[in-house]
Amino acid sequence: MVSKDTRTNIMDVAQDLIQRRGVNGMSFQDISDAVKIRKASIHHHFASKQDLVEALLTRYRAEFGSLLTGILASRAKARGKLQRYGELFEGTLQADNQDKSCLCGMLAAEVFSLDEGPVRSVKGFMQDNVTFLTKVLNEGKEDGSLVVRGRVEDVASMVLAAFEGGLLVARSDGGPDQLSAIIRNLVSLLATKP
Amino acid sequence: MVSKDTRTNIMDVAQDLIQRRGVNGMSFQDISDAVKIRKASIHHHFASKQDLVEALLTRYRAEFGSLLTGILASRAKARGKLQRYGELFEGTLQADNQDKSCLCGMLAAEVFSLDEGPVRSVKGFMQDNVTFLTKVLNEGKEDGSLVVRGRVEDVASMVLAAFEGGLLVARSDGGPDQLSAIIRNLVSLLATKP
DNA sequence: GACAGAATACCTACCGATAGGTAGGCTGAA
DNA sequence: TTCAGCCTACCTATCGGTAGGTATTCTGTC
Repeated sequence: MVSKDTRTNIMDVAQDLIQRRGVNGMSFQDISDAVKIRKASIHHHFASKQDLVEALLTRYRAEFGSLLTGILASRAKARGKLQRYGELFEGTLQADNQDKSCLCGMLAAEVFSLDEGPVRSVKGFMQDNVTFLTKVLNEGKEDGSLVVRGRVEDVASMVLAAFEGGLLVARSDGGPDQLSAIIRNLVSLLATKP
Repeated sequence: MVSKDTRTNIMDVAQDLIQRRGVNGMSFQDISDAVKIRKASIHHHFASKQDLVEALLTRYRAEFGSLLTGILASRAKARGKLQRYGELFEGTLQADNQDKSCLCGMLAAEVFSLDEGPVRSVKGFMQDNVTFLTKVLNEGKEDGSLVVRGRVEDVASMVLAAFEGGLLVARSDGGPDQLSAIIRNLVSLLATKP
Protein backbone atom coordinates (compact mmCIF):
# COMPACT_ATOMS: atom_id res chain seq x y z
CA MET A 1 0.00 0.00 0.00
CA VAL A 2 1.52 3.27 -1.14
CA SER A 3 -0.53 5.89 0.70
CA LYS A 4 -2.26 5.59 4.04
CA ASP A 5 -5.53 3.71 3.76
CA THR A 6 -8.79 5.61 3.89
CA ARG A 7 -9.77 4.37 7.32
CA THR A 8 -6.55 5.76 8.78
CA ASN A 9 -7.00 9.00 6.87
CA ILE A 10 -10.49 9.42 8.28
CA MET A 11 -9.23 8.77 11.80
CA ASP A 12 -6.32 11.19 11.45
CA VAL A 13 -8.52 13.98 10.17
CA ALA A 14 -11.23 13.33 12.74
CA GLN A 15 -8.74 13.34 15.60
CA ASP A 16 -7.19 16.55 14.38
CA LEU A 17 -10.60 18.21 14.19
CA ILE A 18 -11.65 17.05 17.65
CA GLN A 19 -8.37 18.22 19.17
CA ARG A 20 -9.00 21.67 17.71
CA ARG A 21 -12.77 22.13 17.82
CA GLY A 22 -14.16 19.34 20.00
CA VAL A 23 -16.54 16.48 19.13
CA ASN A 24 -19.52 18.74 18.69
CA GLY A 25 -17.49 21.03 16.47
CA MET A 26 -16.49 18.21 14.15
CA SER A 27 -18.82 16.91 11.45
CA PHE A 28 -18.76 14.14 8.88
CA GLN A 29 -18.84 16.85 6.23
CA ASP A 30 -15.57 18.28 7.56
CA ILE A 31 -14.00 14.85 7.30
CA SER A 32 -15.49 14.36 3.83
CA ASP A 33 -13.93 17.60 2.63
CA ALA A 34 -10.50 16.83 4.04
CA VAL A 35 -10.26 13.17 3.03
CA LYS A 36 -11.93 13.75 -0.33
CA ILE A 37 -14.41 11.00 0.08
CA ARG A 38 -18.21 11.27 0.06
CA LYS A 39 -19.80 11.81 3.45
CA ALA A 40 -21.82 8.60 3.16
CA SER A 41 -18.67 6.59 2.53
CA ILE A 42 -17.39 7.38 5.99
CA HIS A 43 -20.18 5.19 7.30
CA HIS A 44 -18.66 2.27 5.45
CA HIS A 45 -15.68 2.51 7.81
CA PHE A 46 -17.44 3.69 10.96
CA ALA A 47 -21.11 2.88 11.52
CA SER A 48 -21.72 5.99 13.62
CA LYS A 49 -19.96 9.06 14.93
CA GLN A 50 -19.66 7.49 18.35
CA ASP A 51 -18.04 4.43 16.79
CA LEU A 52 -15.49 6.70 15.16
CA VAL A 53 -14.83 8.46 18.47
CA GLU A 54 -14.44 5.14 20.20
CA ALA A 55 -11.94 3.92 17.60
CA LEU A 56 -10.04 7.17 18.00
CA LEU A 57 -9.88 6.74 21.75
CA THR A 58 -8.72 3.16 21.52
CA ARG A 59 -5.90 4.14 19.18
CA TYR A 60 -4.97 7.25 21.19
CA ARG A 61 -4.84 5.37 24.47
CA ALA A 62 -2.68 2.66 22.93
CA GLU A 63 -0.26 5.16 21.37
CA PHE A 64 -0.05 7.33 24.46
CA GLY A 65 0.31 4.25 26.60
CA SER A 66 3.30 3.03 24.66
CA LEU A 67 4.92 6.45 24.99
CA LEU A 68 4.42 6.22 28.75
CA THR A 69 5.88 2.73 28.79
CA GLY A 70 8.86 4.02 26.87
CA ILE A 71 9.45 6.78 29.40
CA LEU A 72 9.09 4.35 32.27
CA ALA A 73 11.64 2.00 30.70
CA SER A 74 14.28 4.69 30.22
CA ARG A 75 17.31 4.87 32.48
CA ALA A 76 16.64 8.50 33.45
CA LYS A 77 15.94 9.54 37.01
CA ALA A 78 12.30 10.03 37.94
CA ARG A 79 12.64 13.78 37.61
CA GLY A 80 13.82 13.34 34.04
CA LYS A 81 10.88 11.04 33.33
CA LEU A 82 8.48 13.64 34.64
CA GLN A 83 10.17 16.18 32.37
CA ARG A 84 9.77 13.90 29.37
CA TYR A 85 6.13 13.35 30.27
CA GLY A 86 5.67 17.11 30.22
CA GLU A 87 7.24 17.28 26.77
CA LEU A 88 4.42 15.07 25.50
CA PHE A 89 2.00 17.88 26.33
CA GLU A 90 4.28 20.55 24.90
CA GLY A 91 4.55 18.52 21.73
CA THR A 92 0.78 18.35 21.37
CA LEU A 93 0.33 22.10 21.54
CA GLN A 94 3.27 22.80 19.25
CA ALA A 95 2.21 20.27 16.61
CA ASP A 96 0.91 21.58 13.29
CA ASN A 97 -0.54 25.03 13.87
CA GLN A 98 -0.05 25.25 17.61
CA ASP A 99 -3.65 24.93 18.53
CA LYS A 100 -4.22 21.28 19.27
CA SER A 101 -5.26 20.10 22.69
CA CYS A 102 -5.08 16.60 24.16
CA LEU A 103 -7.77 14.42 22.58
CA CYS A 104 -8.92 13.18 25.97
CA GLY A 105 -8.76 16.62 27.55
CA MET A 106 -11.09 17.83 24.84
CA LEU A 107 -13.43 14.89 25.25
CA ALA A 108 -13.33 15.25 29.03
CA ALA A 109 -14.81 18.71 28.58
CA GLU A 110 -17.55 17.36 26.32
CA VAL A 111 -18.04 14.17 28.30
CA PHE A 112 -21.83 14.59 28.44
CA SER A 113 -22.01 14.48 24.64
CA LEU A 114 -20.47 11.01 24.62
CA ASP A 115 -21.88 7.50 24.74
CA GLU A 116 -20.96 5.02 27.44
CA GLY A 117 -18.08 3.44 25.53
CA PRO A 118 -16.17 6.65 24.83
CA VAL A 119 -16.80 7.85 28.40
CA ARG A 120 -15.20 4.68 29.73
CA SER A 121 -12.22 5.25 27.45
CA VAL A 122 -11.76 8.83 28.61
CA LYS A 123 -11.88 7.72 32.24
CA GLY A 124 -9.44 4.94 31.38
CA PHE A 125 -7.05 7.44 29.83
CA MET A 126 -7.09 9.54 32.98
CA GLN A 127 -6.43 6.47 35.09
CA ASP A 128 -3.59 5.36 32.79
CA ASN A 129 -1.94 8.71 33.38
CA VAL A 130 -2.44 8.68 37.14
CA THR A 131 -1.04 5.16 37.29
CA PHE A 132 1.99 6.20 35.25
CA LEU A 133 2.60 9.31 37.34
CA THR A 134 2.20 7.35 40.57
CA LYS A 135 4.97 5.03 39.43
CA VAL A 136 7.23 7.93 38.47
CA LEU A 137 6.60 9.72 41.76
CA ASN A 138 7.33 6.57 43.74
CA GLU A 139 10.55 6.10 41.78
CA GLY A 140 11.39 9.70 42.57
CA LYS A 141 10.99 9.09 46.27
CA GLU A 142 13.40 6.19 46.00
CA ASP A 143 16.04 7.72 43.76
CA GLY A 144 15.82 11.01 45.64
CA SER A 145 15.07 13.17 42.60
CA LEU A 146 11.52 14.08 43.67
CA VAL A 147 9.85 15.09 46.91
CA VAL A 148 6.33 13.80 47.47
CA ARG A 149 4.18 14.90 50.36
CA GLY A 150 0.80 13.28 51.01
CA ARG A 151 -0.83 10.42 49.08
CA VAL A 152 1.18 9.70 45.95
CA GLU A 153 -1.98 9.12 43.87
CA ASP A 154 -3.24 12.56 44.84
CA VAL A 155 -0.02 14.22 43.72
CA ALA A 156 -0.25 12.21 40.51
CA SER A 157 -3.80 13.49 39.89
CA MET A 158 -2.61 17.00 40.56
CA VAL A 159 0.19 16.75 38.01
CA LEU A 160 -2.20 15.38 35.39
CA ALA A 161 -4.68 18.17 36.15
CA ALA A 162 -1.99 20.82 35.90
CA PHE A 163 -0.72 19.54 32.54
CA GLU A 164 -4.17 19.03 31.01
CA GLY A 165 -5.27 22.38 32.38
CA GLY A 166 -2.04 23.92 31.16
CA LEU A 167 -2.91 22.84 27.66
CA LEU A 168 -6.36 24.38 28.05
CA VAL A 169 -5.17 27.68 29.49
CA ALA A 170 -2.15 28.09 27.24
CA ARG A 171 -4.07 27.26 24.08
CA SER A 172 -6.62 29.97 24.72
CA ASP A 173 -4.31 32.57 26.20
CA GLY A 174 -0.54 32.48 26.56
CA GLY A 175 0.50 29.95 23.92
CA PRO A 176 3.26 27.33 24.00
CA ASP A 177 5.57 29.47 26.14
CA GLN A 178 3.00 29.62 28.92
CA LEU A 179 2.57 25.85 28.82
CA SER A 180 6.32 25.32 29.02
CA ALA A 181 6.51 27.67 32.00
CA ILE A 182 3.70 25.83 33.76
CA ILE A 183 5.34 22.45 33.26
CA ARG A 184 8.82 23.65 34.19
CA ASN A 185 7.41 25.24 37.29
CA LEU A 186 5.53 22.23 38.55
CA VAL A 187 8.45 19.90 37.88
CA SER A 188 10.83 22.10 39.81
CA LEU A 189 8.28 22.41 42.60
CA LEU A 190 8.31 18.63 42.95
CA ALA A 191 12.06 18.34 42.53
CA THR A 192 14.62 18.28 45.27
CA LYS A 193 17.01 21.21 44.93
CA PRO A 194 18.88 21.00 41.56
CA MET B 1 -40.15 42.20 40.14
CA VAL B 2 -41.51 38.94 41.54
CA SER B 3 -39.70 36.34 39.46
CA LYS B 4 -36.42 36.70 37.64
CA ASP B 5 -36.86 38.46 34.34
CA THR B 6 -36.75 36.44 31.15
CA ARG B 7 -33.39 37.78 30.04
CA THR B 8 -31.81 36.59 33.28
CA ASN B 9 -33.60 33.25 33.00
CA ILE B 10 -32.24 32.75 29.51
CA MET B 11 -28.73 33.59 30.66
CA ASP B 12 -28.92 31.29 33.67
CA VAL B 13 -30.14 28.36 31.61
CA ALA B 14 -27.64 29.00 28.81
CA GLN B 15 -24.73 29.21 31.25
CA ASP B 16 -25.80 26.02 32.94
CA LEU B 17 -25.98 24.22 29.62
CA ILE B 18 -22.59 25.47 28.45
CA GLN B 19 -20.97 24.49 31.74
CA ARG B 20 -22.30 20.97 31.29
CA ARG B 21 -22.23 20.36 27.54
CA GLY B 22 -20.21 23.17 26.00
CA VAL B 23 -21.24 25.90 23.51
CA ASN B 24 -21.64 23.49 20.63
CA GLY B 25 -23.71 21.19 22.79
CA MET B 26 -26.12 23.96 23.75
CA SER B 27 -28.92 25.05 21.43
CA PHE B 28 -31.61 27.72 21.43
CA GLN B 29 -34.15 24.90 21.51
CA ASP B 30 -32.70 23.66 24.81
CA ILE B 31 -33.07 27.14 26.25
CA SER B 32 -36.57 27.41 24.80
CA ASP B 33 -37.61 24.18 26.53
CA ALA B 34 -36.18 25.16 29.90
CA VAL B 35 -37.32 28.79 30.01
CA LYS B 36 -40.70 27.98 28.45
CA ILE B 37 -40.43 30.64 25.85
CA ARG B 38 -40.51 30.20 22.06
CA LYS B 39 -37.14 29.73 20.40
CA ALA B 40 -37.62 32.84 18.26
CA SER B 41 -38.30 34.95 21.35
CA ILE B 42 -34.77 34.39 22.58
CA HIS B 43 -33.62 36.53 19.65
CA HIS B 44 -35.58 39.42 21.13
CA HIS B 45 -33.13 39.42 24.04
CA PHE B 46 -29.97 38.30 22.25
CA ALA B 47 -29.52 38.96 18.55
CA SER B 48 -27.30 35.92 18.02
CA LYS B 49 -25.83 32.98 19.88
CA GLN B 50 -22.46 34.69 20.02
CA ASP B 51 -24.12 37.76 21.57
CA LEU B 52 -25.59 35.54 24.24
CA VAL B 53 -22.22 33.93 24.89
CA GLU B 54 -20.60 37.34 25.11
CA ALA B 55 -23.20 38.56 27.62
CA LEU B 56 -22.62 35.40 29.65
CA LEU B 57 -18.90 35.99 29.70
CA THR B 58 -19.24 39.62 30.74
CA ARG B 59 -21.49 38.67 33.63
CA TYR B 60 -19.36 35.68 34.64
CA ARG B 61 -16.16 37.69 34.64
CA ALA B 62 -17.76 40.42 36.73
CA GLU B 63 -19.18 37.97 39.26
CA PHE B 64 -16.02 35.93 39.50
CA GLY B 65 -13.99 39.11 39.71
CA SER B 66 -15.94 40.37 42.68
CA LEU B 67 -15.46 37.03 44.41
CA LEU B 68 -11.71 37.38 43.86
CA THR B 69 -11.79 40.93 45.17
CA GLY B 70 -13.63 39.67 48.23
CA ILE B 71 -10.97 37.04 48.89
CA LEU B 72 -8.21 39.58 48.39
CA ALA B 73 -9.84 41.96 50.86
CA SER B 74 -10.17 39.36 53.61
CA ARG B 75 -7.87 39.39 56.59
CA ALA B 76 -6.77 35.78 56.07
CA LYS B 77 -3.18 34.87 55.36
CA ALA B 78 -2.27 34.27 51.73
CA ARG B 79 -2.45 30.53 52.22
CA GLY B 80 -6.02 30.88 53.45
CA LYS B 81 -6.86 33.03 50.44
CA LEU B 82 -5.48 30.37 48.12
CA GLN B 83 -7.61 27.83 49.94
CA ARG B 84 -10.73 29.96 49.50
CA TYR B 85 -9.88 30.40 45.82
CA GLY B 86 -9.79 26.63 45.52
CA GLU B 87 -13.19 26.39 47.15
CA LEU B 88 -14.60 28.42 44.27
CA PHE B 89 -13.69 25.54 41.94
CA GLU B 90 -14.97 22.91 44.35
CA GLY B 91 -18.22 24.83 44.61
CA THR B 92 -18.64 24.83 40.85
CA LEU B 93 -18.32 21.08 40.54
CA GLN B 94 -20.53 20.37 43.54
CA ALA B 95 -23.29 22.77 42.45
CA ASP B 96 -26.58 21.27 41.25
CA ASN B 97 -25.87 17.81 39.91
CA GLN B 98 -22.12 17.75 40.35
CA ASP B 99 -21.27 17.95 36.73
CA LYS B 100 -20.69 21.61 36.00
CA SER B 101 -17.33 22.89 34.85
CA CYS B 102 -16.00 26.44 34.85
CA LEU B 103 -17.71 28.45 32.10
CA CYS B 104 -14.40 29.77 30.85
CA GLY B 105 -12.68 26.41 31.13
CA MET B 106 -15.38 24.99 28.89
CA LEU B 107 -15.12 27.86 26.42
CA ALA B 108 -11.34 27.65 26.49
CA ALA B 109 -11.66 24.12 25.13
CA GLU B 110 -14.03 25.25 22.39
CA VAL B 111 -12.20 28.50 21.73
CA PHE B 112 -12.10 27.92 17.97
CA SER B 113 -15.89 27.87 17.84
CA LEU B 114 -16.05 31.40 19.25
CA ASP B 115 -16.09 34.85 17.68
CA GLU B 116 -13.47 37.47 18.45
CA GLY B 117 -15.38 39.10 21.29
CA PRO B 118 -15.94 35.94 23.35
CA VAL B 119 -12.35 34.86 22.71
CA ARG B 120 -11.09 38.13 24.15
CA SER B 121 -13.30 37.61 27.20
CA VAL B 122 -11.99 34.11 27.78
CA LYS B 123 -8.41 35.37 27.55
CA GLY B 124 -9.36 38.20 29.91
CA PHE B 125 -10.76 35.73 32.42
CA MET B 126 -7.53 33.76 32.41
CA GLN B 127 -5.54 36.95 32.90
CA ASP B 128 -7.82 38.08 35.74
CA ASN B 129 -7.09 34.83 37.51
CA VAL B 130 -3.35 34.98 36.95
CA THR B 131 -3.32 38.57 38.22
CA PHE B 132 -5.26 37.56 41.32
CA LEU B 133 -3.04 34.57 42.01
CA THR B 134 0.10 36.63 41.48
CA LYS B 135 -1.09 39.03 44.19
CA VAL B 136 -1.90 36.19 46.58
CA LEU B 137 1.45 34.50 45.97
CA ASN B 138 3.32 37.76 46.54
CA GLU B 139 1.38 38.27 49.76
CA GLY B 140 2.31 34.74 50.74
CA LYS B 141 6.00 35.49 50.27
CA GLU B 142 5.63 38.46 52.55
CA ASP B 143 3.48 36.97 55.29
CA GLY B 144 5.50 33.76 55.17
CA SER B 145 2.54 31.45 54.56
CA LEU B 146 3.59 30.44 51.03
CA VAL B 147 6.84 29.49 49.35
CA VAL B 148 7.30 30.65 45.78
CA ARG B 149 10.21 29.56 43.63
CA GLY B 150 10.75 31.07 40.18
CA ARG B 151 8.68 33.77 38.48
CA VAL B 152 5.55 34.47 40.49
CA GLU B 153 3.41 34.84 37.35
CA ASP B 154 4.50 31.38 36.21
CA VAL B 155 3.49 29.80 39.51
CA ALA B 156 0.20 31.68 39.24
CA SER B 157 -0.40 30.24 35.75
CA MET B 158 0.43 26.82 37.08
CA VAL B 159 -2.10 27.07 39.91
CA LEU B 160 -4.81 28.24 37.51
CA ALA B 161 -3.97 25.39 35.12
CA ALA B 162 -4.08 22.84 37.94
CA PHE B 163 -7.45 24.04 39.20
CA GLU B 164 -9.06 24.34 35.76
CA GLY B 165 -7.56 21.00 34.79
CA GLY B 166 -8.68 19.54 38.10
CA LEU B 167 -12.23 20.46 37.22
CA LEU B 168 -11.81 18.78 33.84
CA VAL B 169 -10.23 15.59 35.13
CA ALA B 170 -12.42 15.23 38.21
CA ARG B 171 -15.63 15.84 36.31
CA SER B 172 -14.91 13.05 33.86
CA ASP B 173 -13.30 10.60 36.25
CA GLY B 174 -12.88 10.89 40.01
CA GLY B 175 -15.61 13.33 40.98
CA PRO B 176 -15.61 16.07 43.64
CA ASP B 177 -13.34 14.12 45.99
CA GLN B 178 -10.60 13.97 43.39
CA LEU B 179 -10.86 17.72 42.80
CA SER B 180 -10.63 18.40 46.53
CA ALA B 181 -7.57 16.19 46.77
CA ILE B 182 -5.93 17.99 43.86
CA ILE B 183 -6.54 21.41 45.36
CA ARG B 184 -5.52 20.40 48.88
CA ASN B 185 -2.37 18.86 47.48
CA LEU B 186 -1.25 21.85 45.47
CA VAL B 187 -1.98 24.27 48.30
CA SER B 188 0.07 22.24 50.74
CA LEU B 189 2.84 21.95 48.16
CA LEU B 190 3.04 25.74 48.02
CA ALA B 191 2.67 26.16 51.76
CA THR B 192 5.44 26.42 54.27
CA LYS B 193 5.28 23.56 56.76
CA PRO B 194 1.99 23.76 58.78
C1' DG C 1 -5.70 -20.83 -15.21
C1' DA C 2 -10.68 -19.65 -15.82
C1' DC C 3 -14.62 -18.24 -13.74
C1' DA C 4 -18.59 -17.51 -10.41
C1' DG C 5 -19.60 -15.34 -6.41
C1' DA C 6 -18.63 -12.86 -2.31
C1' DA C 7 -16.72 -9.09 -0.16
C1' DT C 8 -14.75 -4.37 -0.28
C1' DA C 9 -14.81 0.37 -1.10
C1' DC C 10 -16.70 3.70 -2.93
C1' DC C 11 -20.66 6.39 -5.19
C1' DT C 12 -25.46 9.21 -5.87
C1' DA C 13 -29.48 10.47 -3.87
C1' DC C 14 -32.00 10.92 -0.36
C1' DC C 15 -34.17 11.00 4.74
C1' DG C 16 -36.02 13.34 9.06
C1' DA C 17 -34.32 16.18 12.65
C1' DT C 18 -32.35 20.13 14.13
C1' DA C 19 -29.41 24.16 13.83
C1' DG C 20 -29.44 29.50 14.04
C1' DG C 21 -32.03 33.04 12.36
C1' DT C 22 -35.99 36.19 10.12
C1' DA C 23 -40.64 38.40 9.17
C1' DG C 24 -44.43 40.05 10.84
C1' DG C 25 -48.44 40.00 13.97
C1' DC C 26 -50.74 40.28 18.67
C1' DT C 27 -51.12 42.21 23.41
C1' DG C 28 -50.91 44.67 27.57
C1' DA C 29 -48.83 48.26 30.18
C1' DA C 30 -46.85 53.03 30.37
C1' DT D 1 -50.19 55.38 20.99
C1' DT D 2 -46.04 53.58 21.42
C1' DC D 3 -43.27 49.74 22.22
C1' DA D 4 -41.27 45.91 24.90
C1' DG D 5 -42.10 41.22 24.96
C1' DC D 6 -43.75 37.53 23.21
C1' DC D 7 -46.00 34.80 19.59
C1' DT D 8 -46.76 31.84 14.94
C1' DA D 9 -44.87 30.61 10.87
C1' DC D 10 -41.26 29.97 8.19
C1' DC D 11 -36.40 30.07 6.05
C1' DT D 12 -31.96 27.93 4.65
C1' DA D 13 -28.12 25.18 6.00
C1' DT D 14 -26.44 21.40 8.06
C1' DC D 15 -26.55 17.45 11.01
C1' DG D 16 -25.94 12.10 11.37
C1' DG D 17 -27.56 8.44 8.96
C1' DT D 18 -29.82 5.17 5.19
C1' DA D 19 -30.90 2.85 0.67
C1' DG D 20 -29.32 1.04 -3.07
C1' DG D 21 -26.24 0.88 -6.96
C1' DT D 22 -21.47 0.10 -9.24
C1' DA D 23 -16.85 -0.89 -10.03
C1' DT D 24 -12.86 -3.58 -8.32
C1' DT D 25 -10.56 -7.13 -5.92
C1' DC D 26 -10.23 -11.27 -3.45
C1' DT D 27 -11.26 -16.31 -3.09
C1' DG D 28 -12.74 -20.98 -3.60
C1' DT D 29 -13.83 -24.56 -7.09
C1' DC D 30 -13.31 -27.04 -11.19
